[in-house]
Amino acid sequence: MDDLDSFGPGHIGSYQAERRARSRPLPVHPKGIRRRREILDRSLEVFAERGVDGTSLRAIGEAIGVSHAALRNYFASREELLVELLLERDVRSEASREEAESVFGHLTNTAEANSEIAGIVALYTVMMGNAIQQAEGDAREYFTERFELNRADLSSRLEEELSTHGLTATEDLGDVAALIMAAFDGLQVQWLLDDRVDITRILKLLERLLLASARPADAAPGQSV
Amino acid sequence: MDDLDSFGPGHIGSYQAERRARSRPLPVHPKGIRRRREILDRSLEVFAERGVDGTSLRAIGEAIGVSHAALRNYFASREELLVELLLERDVRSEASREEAESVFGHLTNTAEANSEIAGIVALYTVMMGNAIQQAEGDAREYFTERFELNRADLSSRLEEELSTHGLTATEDLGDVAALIMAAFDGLQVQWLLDDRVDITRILKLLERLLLASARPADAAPGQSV
DNA sequence: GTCTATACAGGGATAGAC
DNA sequence: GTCTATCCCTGTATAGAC
Repeated sequence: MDDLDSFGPGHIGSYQAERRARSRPLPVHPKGIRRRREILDRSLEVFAERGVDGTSLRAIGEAIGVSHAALRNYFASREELLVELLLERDVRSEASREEAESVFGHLTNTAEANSEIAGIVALYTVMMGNAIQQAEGDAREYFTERFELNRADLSSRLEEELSTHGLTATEDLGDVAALIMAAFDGLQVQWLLDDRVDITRILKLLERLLLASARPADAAPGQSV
Repeated sequence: MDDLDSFGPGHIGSYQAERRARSRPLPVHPKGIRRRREILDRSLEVFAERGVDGTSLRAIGEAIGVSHAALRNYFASREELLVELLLERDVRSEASREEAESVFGHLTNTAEANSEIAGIVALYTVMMGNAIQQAEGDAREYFTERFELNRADLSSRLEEELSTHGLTATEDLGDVAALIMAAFDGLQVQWLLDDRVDITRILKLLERLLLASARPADAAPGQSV
Protein backbone atom coordinates (compact mmCIF):
# COMPACT_ATOMS: atom_id res chain seq x y z
CA MET A 1 0.00 0.00 0.00
CA ASP A 2 2.91 2.29 -0.20
CA ASP A 3 6.58 2.82 -0.85
CA LEU A 4 8.48 3.78 -3.86
CA ASP A 5 11.31 1.53 -4.08
CA SER A 6 12.51 -0.46 -6.89
CA PHE A 7 11.98 -3.81 -5.19
CA GLY A 8 12.65 -4.28 -1.53
CA PRO A 9 15.74 -6.24 -0.66
CA GLY A 10 15.10 -9.95 -0.88
CA HIS A 11 16.77 -10.38 2.43
CA ILE A 12 17.85 -7.73 4.81
CA GLY A 13 21.55 -7.93 4.17
CA SER A 14 24.69 -7.83 6.23
CA TYR A 15 24.69 -4.06 6.28
CA GLN A 16 21.56 -4.12 8.36
CA ALA A 17 23.29 -6.10 11.07
CA GLU A 18 26.35 -3.86 11.07
CA ARG A 19 24.26 -0.78 11.17
CA ARG A 20 22.30 -2.08 14.10
CA ALA A 21 25.49 -2.72 16.00
CA ARG A 22 26.62 0.83 15.39
CA SER A 23 23.48 2.71 16.13
CA ARG A 24 21.48 3.29 19.26
CA PRO A 25 20.22 0.11 20.89
CA LEU A 26 16.59 -0.60 20.12
CA PRO A 27 14.39 0.31 23.08
CA VAL A 28 13.11 -2.62 25.12
CA HIS A 29 10.57 -0.97 27.36
CA PRO A 30 7.06 -0.22 26.08
CA LYS A 31 7.46 3.50 26.54
CA GLY A 32 10.71 3.58 24.59
CA ILE A 33 9.23 1.45 21.83
CA ARG A 34 6.27 3.77 21.52
CA ARG A 35 8.52 6.79 21.48
CA ARG A 36 10.62 5.41 18.70
CA ARG A 37 7.55 4.64 16.62
CA GLU A 38 6.20 8.09 17.30
CA ILE A 39 9.38 9.71 16.07
CA LEU A 40 9.30 7.75 12.82
CA ASP A 41 5.62 8.43 12.23
CA ARG A 42 5.89 12.13 12.97
CA SER A 43 8.92 12.41 10.74
CA LEU A 44 6.86 11.17 7.82
CA GLU A 45 4.14 13.67 8.60
CA VAL A 46 6.55 16.55 8.94
CA PHE A 47 8.23 16.05 5.62
CA ALA A 48 4.92 15.41 3.92
CA GLU A 49 4.03 18.93 5.05
CA ARG A 50 7.33 20.73 4.86
CA GLY A 51 9.47 18.76 2.44
CA VAL A 52 12.59 16.80 3.14
CA ASP A 53 14.79 19.80 3.81
CA GLY A 54 12.21 21.25 6.14
CA THR A 55 12.40 18.12 8.24
CA SER A 56 15.01 19.17 10.77
CA LEU A 57 15.42 17.35 14.02
CA ARG A 58 14.06 20.43 15.72
CA ALA A 59 10.94 20.36 13.55
CA ILE A 60 10.30 16.71 14.32
CA GLY A 61 10.89 17.28 18.01
CA GLU A 62 8.51 20.21 17.95
CA ALA A 63 5.79 18.08 16.34
CA ILE A 64 6.12 15.57 19.17
CA GLY A 65 6.66 18.06 21.95
CA VAL A 66 10.22 17.17 22.89
CA SER A 67 13.54 18.84 22.25
CA HIS A 68 15.63 17.86 19.28
CA ALA A 69 18.25 16.44 21.59
CA ALA A 70 15.80 13.87 22.88
CA LEU A 71 15.53 12.32 19.45
CA ARG A 72 19.13 11.30 19.61
CA ASN A 73 18.42 8.77 22.31
CA TYR A 74 16.81 6.71 19.56
CA PHE A 75 18.75 7.68 16.46
CA ALA A 76 22.43 8.49 16.40
CA SER A 77 21.93 11.08 13.70
CA ARG A 78 19.31 12.65 11.48
CA GLU A 79 20.60 10.62 8.59
CA GLU A 80 20.13 7.40 10.49
CA LEU A 81 16.54 8.32 11.22
CA LEU A 82 15.80 8.97 7.57
CA VAL A 83 17.52 5.77 6.44
CA GLU A 84 15.36 3.92 8.94
CA LEU A 85 12.29 5.25 7.15
CA LEU A 86 13.60 3.91 3.86
CA LEU A 87 14.28 0.53 5.44
CA GLU A 88 10.75 0.34 6.81
CA ARG A 89 9.39 1.01 3.39
CA ASP A 90 11.55 -1.74 1.96
CA VAL A 91 10.08 -4.21 4.37
CA ARG A 92 6.56 -3.30 3.34
CA SER A 93 7.52 -3.41 -0.31
CA GLU A 94 8.99 -6.87 0.18
CA ALA A 95 5.65 -8.04 1.50
CA SER A 96 3.82 -6.72 -1.56
CA ARG A 97 6.41 -8.28 -3.84
CA GLU A 98 5.55 -11.72 -2.61
CA GLU A 99 1.97 -11.15 -3.69
CA ALA A 100 2.86 -9.88 -7.15
CA GLU A 101 2.49 -12.24 -10.06
CA SER A 102 5.64 -11.20 -11.91
CA VAL A 103 8.72 -9.02 -11.73
CA PHE A 104 7.21 -6.27 -13.81
CA GLY A 105 3.89 -6.73 -12.09
CA HIS A 106 5.52 -5.77 -8.82
CA LEU A 107 7.32 -2.86 -10.44
CA THR A 108 4.20 -1.33 -11.88
CA ASN A 109 2.28 -1.98 -8.67
CA THR A 110 4.99 -0.14 -6.81
CA ALA A 111 5.01 2.72 -9.28
CA GLU A 112 1.27 3.14 -8.95
CA ALA A 113 1.34 2.98 -5.18
CA ASN A 114 4.12 5.55 -5.19
CA SER A 115 2.12 7.99 -7.24
CA GLU A 116 -0.10 8.47 -4.22
CA ILE A 117 2.70 9.25 -1.86
CA ALA A 118 5.15 11.55 -3.56
CA GLY A 119 6.71 12.32 -0.21
CA ILE A 120 8.50 9.04 0.27
CA VAL A 121 9.64 9.01 -3.35
CA ALA A 122 11.16 12.41 -2.82
CA LEU A 123 12.84 11.20 0.35
CA TYR A 124 14.30 8.27 -1.53
CA THR A 125 15.66 10.47 -4.29
CA VAL A 126 17.04 13.12 -1.98
CA MET A 127 18.77 10.49 0.13
CA MET A 128 20.23 8.99 -3.03
CA GLY A 129 21.83 12.34 -3.73
CA ASN A 130 23.09 12.55 -0.16
CA ALA A 131 24.48 9.05 -0.39
CA ILE A 132 26.81 9.69 -3.26
CA GLN A 133 28.31 12.84 -1.82
CA GLN A 134 29.68 10.95 1.15
CA ALA A 135 32.73 8.73 1.32
CA GLU A 136 30.92 6.81 4.01
CA GLY A 137 27.76 7.11 5.99
CA ASP A 138 24.43 5.44 6.61
CA ALA A 139 22.81 6.60 3.41
CA ARG A 140 25.72 5.52 1.27
CA GLU A 141 25.83 2.09 2.82
CA TYR A 142 22.10 1.73 2.50
CA PHE A 143 22.07 2.44 -1.21
CA THR A 144 25.22 0.53 -2.02
CA GLU A 145 23.95 -2.60 -0.35
CA ARG A 146 20.44 -2.11 -1.65
CA PHE A 147 21.59 -1.83 -5.25
CA GLU A 148 23.85 -4.82 -4.96
CA LEU A 149 21.18 -7.01 -3.36
CA ASN A 150 18.53 -5.91 -5.80
CA ARG A 151 20.68 -6.54 -8.82
CA ALA A 152 21.27 -10.10 -7.64
CA ASP A 153 17.68 -10.74 -6.58
CA LEU A 154 16.12 -9.25 -9.64
CA SER A 155 18.50 -11.10 -11.89
CA SER A 156 17.63 -14.48 -10.43
CA ARG A 157 13.92 -13.73 -10.41
CA LEU A 158 14.08 -12.78 -14.08
CA GLU A 159 15.83 -16.01 -14.94
CA GLU A 160 13.26 -17.98 -13.03
CA GLU A 161 10.41 -16.18 -14.68
CA LEU A 162 11.80 -16.67 -18.17
CA SER A 163 12.25 -20.40 -17.69
CA THR A 164 8.68 -20.63 -16.44
CA HIS A 165 7.61 -19.35 -19.83
CA GLY A 166 10.00 -21.65 -21.67
CA LEU A 167 12.32 -18.81 -22.56
CA THR A 168 16.04 -18.22 -22.30
CA ALA A 169 17.70 -14.86 -21.98
CA THR A 170 19.95 -13.60 -24.76
CA GLU A 171 21.35 -10.81 -22.62
CA ASP A 172 23.28 -10.80 -19.36
CA LEU A 173 20.62 -10.76 -16.68
CA GLY A 174 22.81 -8.88 -14.21
CA ASP A 175 23.03 -6.05 -16.71
CA VAL A 176 19.33 -6.30 -17.39
CA ALA A 177 18.63 -6.02 -13.68
CA ALA A 178 20.82 -2.91 -13.40
CA LEU A 179 19.04 -1.45 -16.41
CA ILE A 180 15.58 -2.03 -14.98
CA MET A 181 16.53 -0.54 -11.62
CA ALA A 182 18.17 2.44 -13.25
CA ALA A 183 15.13 3.04 -15.42
CA PHE A 184 12.83 2.83 -12.42
CA ASP A 185 14.81 5.28 -10.33
CA GLY A 186 15.41 7.63 -13.23
CA LEU A 187 11.77 7.64 -14.24
CA GLN A 188 10.78 8.47 -10.68
CA VAL A 189 12.95 11.57 -10.80
CA GLN A 190 11.44 12.67 -14.08
CA TRP A 191 7.96 12.02 -12.73
CA LEU A 192 8.64 14.03 -9.59
CA LEU A 193 9.54 17.00 -11.77
CA ASP A 194 6.79 16.50 -14.34
CA ASP A 195 3.85 14.25 -13.60
CA ARG A 196 3.11 13.82 -17.28
CA VAL A 197 5.85 11.21 -17.31
CA ASP A 198 3.97 7.93 -17.03
CA ILE A 199 6.20 5.52 -15.18
CA THR A 200 3.92 2.51 -15.57
CA ARG A 201 3.53 2.92 -19.30
CA ILE A 202 7.25 3.29 -19.86
CA LEU A 203 8.05 0.31 -17.67
CA LYS A 204 5.68 -1.76 -19.76
CA LEU A 205 7.53 -0.57 -22.82
CA LEU A 206 10.76 -1.83 -21.31
CA GLU A 207 9.12 -5.12 -20.47
CA ARG A 208 8.06 -5.59 -24.11
CA LEU A 209 11.59 -4.87 -25.29
CA LEU A 210 13.06 -7.40 -22.90
CA LEU A 211 10.52 -10.10 -23.64
CA ALA A 212 11.14 -9.74 -27.34
CA SER A 213 14.84 -10.30 -26.81
CA ALA A 214 14.34 -13.68 -25.16
CA ARG A 215 14.23 -16.82 -27.26
CA PRO A 216 12.62 -20.24 -26.81
CA ALA A 217 14.69 -22.36 -24.49
CA ASP A 218 15.11 -25.11 -27.08
CA ALA A 219 16.02 -22.89 -29.99
CA ALA A 220 19.60 -22.40 -31.08
CA PRO A 221 21.22 -19.10 -30.21
CA GLY A 222 20.84 -16.55 -32.96
CA GLN A 223 17.15 -16.88 -33.72
CA SER A 224 15.39 -14.52 -31.46
CA VAL A 225 11.67 -14.50 -30.68
CA MET B 1 36.39 16.06 -23.03
CA ASP B 2 34.22 16.03 -20.02
CA ASP B 3 30.77 16.31 -18.52
CA LEU B 4 28.32 13.77 -17.35
CA ASP B 5 25.11 14.73 -18.70
CA SER B 6 22.67 12.75 -20.56
CA PHE B 7 22.76 14.90 -23.69
CA GLY B 8 23.13 18.64 -23.48
CA PRO B 9 20.06 20.62 -24.32
CA GLY B 10 19.66 21.08 -28.05
CA HIS B 11 19.06 24.72 -27.50
CA ILE B 12 19.46 26.71 -24.38
CA GLY B 13 15.81 27.09 -23.55
CA SER B 14 13.62 29.84 -22.25
CA TYR B 15 14.56 29.12 -18.68
CA GLN B 16 18.08 30.27 -19.42
CA ALA B 17 16.84 33.68 -20.43
CA GLU B 18 14.61 34.04 -17.41
CA ARG B 19 17.32 32.92 -15.10
CA ARG B 20 19.71 35.47 -16.54
CA ALA B 21 17.24 38.21 -15.93
CA ARG B 22 16.88 37.19 -12.32
CA SER B 23 20.49 36.67 -11.37
CA ARG B 24 23.45 38.96 -10.97
CA PRO B 25 24.36 40.86 -14.13
CA LEU B 26 27.29 39.34 -15.96
CA PRO B 27 30.46 41.34 -15.33
CA VAL B 28 31.60 43.55 -18.18
CA HIS B 29 35.05 44.59 -17.05
CA PRO B 30 38.05 42.30 -17.57
CA LYS B 31 38.70 41.96 -13.88
CA GLY B 32 35.15 40.93 -13.12
CA ILE B 33 35.07 38.48 -15.99
CA ARG B 34 38.26 36.88 -14.77
CA ARG B 35 36.94 36.71 -11.23
CA ARG B 36 33.77 35.01 -12.28
CA ARG B 37 35.72 32.42 -14.24
CA GLU B 38 38.03 31.89 -11.29
CA ILE B 39 35.11 31.26 -8.97
CA LEU B 40 33.66 28.64 -11.29
CA ASP B 41 37.01 26.93 -11.84
CA ARG B 42 37.92 26.89 -8.18
CA SER B 43 34.51 25.57 -7.27
CA LEU B 44 35.13 22.55 -9.44
CA GLU B 45 38.49 21.99 -7.78
CA VAL B 46 37.12 22.37 -4.29
CA PHE B 47 34.36 19.83 -4.68
CA ALA B 48 36.69 17.46 -6.48
CA GLU B 49 38.76 17.52 -3.29
CA ARG B 50 36.14 17.84 -0.61
CA GLY B 51 32.92 16.58 -2.14
CA VAL B 52 29.83 18.55 -2.97
CA ASP B 53 28.74 19.09 0.59
CA GLY B 54 32.22 20.31 1.51
CA THR B 55 31.90 22.99 -1.11
CA SER B 56 30.60 25.83 0.99
CA LEU B 57 30.84 29.38 -0.18
CA ARG B 58 33.43 29.95 2.50
CA ALA B 59 35.53 27.05 1.24
CA ILE B 60 35.46 28.37 -2.30
CA GLY B 61 36.29 31.85 -1.14
CA GLU B 62 39.17 30.54 0.88
CA ALA B 63 40.58 28.69 -2.12
CA ILE B 64 40.59 31.93 -4.06
CA GLY B 65 41.64 34.18 -1.24
CA VAL B 66 38.52 36.28 -0.93
CA SER B 67 35.73 36.38 1.59
CA HIS B 68 32.64 34.31 0.99
CA ALA B 69 30.59 37.47 0.69
CA ALA B 70 32.53 38.49 -2.40
CA LEU B 71 31.21 35.48 -4.28
CA ARG B 72 27.74 36.86 -4.04
CA ASN B 73 28.63 39.77 -6.26
CA TYR B 74 28.70 37.22 -9.08
CA PHE B 75 26.14 34.66 -8.03
CA ALA B 76 22.95 35.42 -6.20
CA SER B 77 23.15 32.18 -4.26
CA ARG B 78 25.23 29.07 -3.83
CA GLU B 79 22.65 27.12 -5.77
CA GLU B 80 22.89 29.48 -8.69
CA LEU B 81 26.64 28.99 -8.78
CA LEU B 82 26.33 25.22 -8.88
CA VAL B 83 23.62 25.30 -11.53
CA GLU B 84 25.93 27.48 -13.60
CA LEU B 85 28.51 24.71 -13.50
CA LEU B 86 25.95 22.25 -14.80
CA LEU B 87 24.98 24.63 -17.58
CA GLU B 88 28.60 25.06 -18.64
CA ARG B 89 28.95 21.32 -18.85
CA ASP B 90 25.84 21.13 -21.00
CA VAL B 91 27.32 23.57 -23.47
CA ARG B 92 30.46 21.49 -23.80
CA SER B 93 28.44 18.32 -24.11
CA GLU B 94 26.38 19.88 -26.85
CA ALA B 95 29.55 20.53 -28.81
CA SER B 96 30.62 16.90 -28.49
CA ARG B 97 27.16 15.75 -29.47
CA GLU B 98 27.47 17.40 -32.85
CA GLU B 99 30.57 15.35 -33.52
CA ALA B 100 29.03 12.05 -32.49
CA GLU B 101 27.88 9.68 -35.21
CA SER B 102 24.69 8.53 -33.51
CA VAL B 103 22.47 9.02 -30.51
CA PHE B 104 23.93 6.10 -28.62
CA GLY B 105 27.39 6.97 -29.84
CA HIS B 106 27.11 10.28 -28.03
CA LEU B 107 25.69 8.60 -24.95
CA THR B 108 28.52 6.13 -24.61
CA ASN B 109 31.09 8.81 -25.40
CA THR B 110 29.62 10.87 -22.61
CA ALA B 111 29.57 7.95 -20.22
CA GLU B 112 33.21 7.21 -20.90
CA ALA B 113 34.25 10.82 -20.55
CA ASN B 114 32.35 10.97 -17.29
CA SER B 115 34.17 8.02 -15.85
CA GLU B 116 37.25 10.22 -15.66
CA ILE B 117 35.57 12.98 -13.75
CA ALA B 118 33.38 11.51 -11.09
CA GLY B 119 33.15 14.91 -9.45
CA ILE B 120 30.82 16.50 -11.95
CA VAL B 121 28.67 13.38 -12.11
CA ALA B 122 28.27 13.55 -8.37
CA LEU B 123 27.38 17.23 -8.59
CA TYR B 124 24.74 16.45 -11.18
CA THR B 125 23.21 13.72 -9.03
CA VAL B 126 23.30 15.70 -5.81
CA MET B 127 21.70 18.68 -7.51
CA MET B 128 19.02 16.39 -8.90
CA GLY B 129 18.18 15.44 -5.32
CA ASN B 130 18.16 19.09 -4.30
CA ALA B 131 15.92 19.96 -7.22
CA ILE B 132 13.07 17.70 -6.29
CA GLN B 133 12.88 18.78 -2.69
CA GLN B 134 12.09 22.34 -3.67
CA ALA B 135 8.80 23.75 -4.85
CA GLU B 136 10.81 26.23 -6.85
CA GLY B 137 14.40 27.23 -7.26
CA ASP B 138 17.23 27.33 -9.76
CA ALA B 139 18.02 23.63 -9.56
CA ARG B 140 14.41 22.59 -9.98
CA GLU B 141 13.93 24.81 -12.99
CA TYR B 142 17.18 23.62 -14.48
CA PHE B 143 16.25 19.95 -14.30
CA THR B 144 12.62 20.39 -15.26
CA GLU B 145 13.53 22.30 -18.37
CA ARG B 146 16.47 20.06 -19.12
CA PHE B 147 14.39 16.91 -18.99
CA GLU B 148 11.66 18.39 -21.10
CA LEU B 149 14.03 19.66 -23.75
CA ASN B 150 16.01 16.46 -23.82
CA ARG B 151 12.96 14.29 -24.17
CA ALA B 152 11.89 16.29 -27.21
CA ASP B 153 15.35 16.52 -28.75
CA LEU B 154 16.23 12.92 -28.20
CA SER B 155 12.90 11.80 -29.52
CA SER B 156 13.30 13.67 -32.80
CA ARG B 157 16.90 12.57 -33.20
CA LEU B 158 15.88 8.97 -32.71
CA GLU B 159 13.20 9.28 -35.37
CA GLU B 160 15.65 10.85 -37.76
CA GLU B 161 18.21 8.18 -37.12
CA LEU B 162 15.75 5.34 -37.62
CA SER B 163 14.55 6.71 -40.93
CA THR B 164 18.15 7.02 -42.07
CA HIS B 165 18.43 3.29 -41.63
CA GLY B 166 15.12 2.63 -43.33
CA LEU B 167 13.42 1.79 -40.07
CA THR B 168 10.23 2.83 -38.35
CA ALA B 169 9.64 2.85 -34.62
CA THR B 170 7.06 0.54 -33.12
CA GLU B 171 7.11 2.31 -29.78
CA ASP B 172 6.33 5.88 -28.78
CA LEU B 173 9.58 7.74 -29.19
CA GLY B 174 8.79 10.22 -26.44
CA ASP B 175 8.55 7.33 -24.02
CA VAL B 176 11.68 5.79 -25.46
CA ALA B 177 13.52 9.06 -24.92
CA ALA B 178 12.38 9.23 -21.31
CA LEU B 179 13.46 5.64 -20.84
CA ILE B 180 16.93 6.23 -22.23
CA MET B 181 17.44 9.33 -20.12
CA ALA B 182 16.19 7.58 -17.01
CA ALA B 183 18.48 4.63 -17.64
CA PHE B 184 21.44 6.91 -18.16
CA ASP B 185 20.88 8.88 -14.98
CA GLY B 186 20.05 5.80 -12.95
CA LEU B 187 23.10 3.93 -14.16
CA GLN B 188 25.27 6.86 -13.22
CA VAL B 189 24.03 6.65 -9.66
CA GLN B 190 24.71 2.94 -9.49
CA TRP B 191 28.14 3.47 -10.98
CA LEU B 192 28.98 6.18 -8.47
CA LEU B 193 28.26 3.73 -5.69
CA ASP B 194 29.88 0.72 -7.32
CA ASP B 195 32.24 1.14 -10.24
CA ARG B 196 31.71 -2.43 -11.35
CA VAL B 197 28.51 -1.21 -12.98
CA ASP B 198 29.50 -0.74 -16.61
CA ILE B 199 27.39 2.10 -17.98
CA THR B 200 28.61 1.79 -21.54
CA ARG B 201 27.96 -1.93 -21.75
CA ILE B 202 24.45 -1.60 -20.37
CA LEU B 203 23.62 1.30 -22.65
CA LYS B 204 24.65 -0.85 -25.60
CA LEU B 205 22.32 -3.53 -24.31
CA LEU B 206 19.50 -1.01 -24.32
CA GLU B 207 20.42 0.06 -27.83
CA ARG B 208 20.18 -3.54 -29.05
CA LEU B 209 16.77 -3.91 -27.47
CA LEU B 210 15.50 -0.76 -29.10
CA LEU B 211 16.93 -1.52 -32.53
CA ALA B 212 15.34 -4.96 -32.47
CA SER B 213 11.96 -3.39 -31.81
CA ALA B 214 12.07 -1.25 -34.94
CA ARG B 215 10.76 -2.61 -38.22
CA PRO B 216 11.53 -1.86 -41.89
CA ALA B 217 9.78 1.30 -42.95
CA ASP B 218 7.95 -0.47 -45.81
CA ALA B 219 6.84 -3.48 -43.77
CA ALA B 220 3.37 -3.75 -42.37
CA PRO B 221 2.93 -3.24 -38.65
CA GLY B 222 3.15 -6.48 -36.76
CA GLN B 223 6.24 -7.99 -38.28
CA SER B 224 9.12 -6.81 -36.20
CA VAL B 225 12.85 -6.87 -37.01
C1' DG C 1 32.43 47.64 -9.10
C1' DT C 2 34.65 45.05 -5.87
C1' DC C 3 35.38 43.62 -1.56
C1' DT C 4 35.58 43.15 3.81
C1' DA C 5 33.41 42.96 8.04
C1' DT C 6 29.74 41.77 10.53
C1' DA C 7 25.35 40.07 11.94
C1' DC C 8 21.57 36.77 11.69
C1' DA C 9 18.81 32.58 11.57
C1' DG C 10 19.03 27.97 11.25
C1' DG C 11 21.19 23.45 11.09
C1' DG C 12 23.42 19.01 13.51
C1' DA C 13 26.04 17.50 17.20
C1' DT C 14 27.42 17.27 22.05
C1' DA C 15 28.17 17.70 27.31
C1' DG C 16 26.38 17.65 31.54
C1' DA C 17 22.55 18.56 34.85
C1' DC C 18 18.33 16.57 36.58
C1' DG D 1 15.24 9.72 29.20
C1' DT D 2 14.98 14.21 28.68
C1' DC D 3 16.35 18.73 29.29
C1' DT D 4 19.14 23.20 28.62
C1' DA D 5 23.04 25.35 27.02
C1' DT D 6 26.54 25.55 23.94
C1' DC D 7 29.55 24.86 19.84
C1' DC D 8 30.62 25.21 15.19
C1' DC D 9 29.06 25.18 10.77
C1' DT D 10 26.05 26.81 7.01
C1' DG D 11 23.69 30.29 3.52
C1' DT D 12 22.05 34.82 3.41
C1' DA D 13 21.88 39.85 4.09
C1' DT D 14 23.52 44.55 4.78
C1' DA D 15 26.64 48.50 5.61
C1' DG D 16 30.31 50.74 4.25
C1' DA D 17 35.46 51.05 2.81
C1' DC D 18 38.18 51.69 -1.35
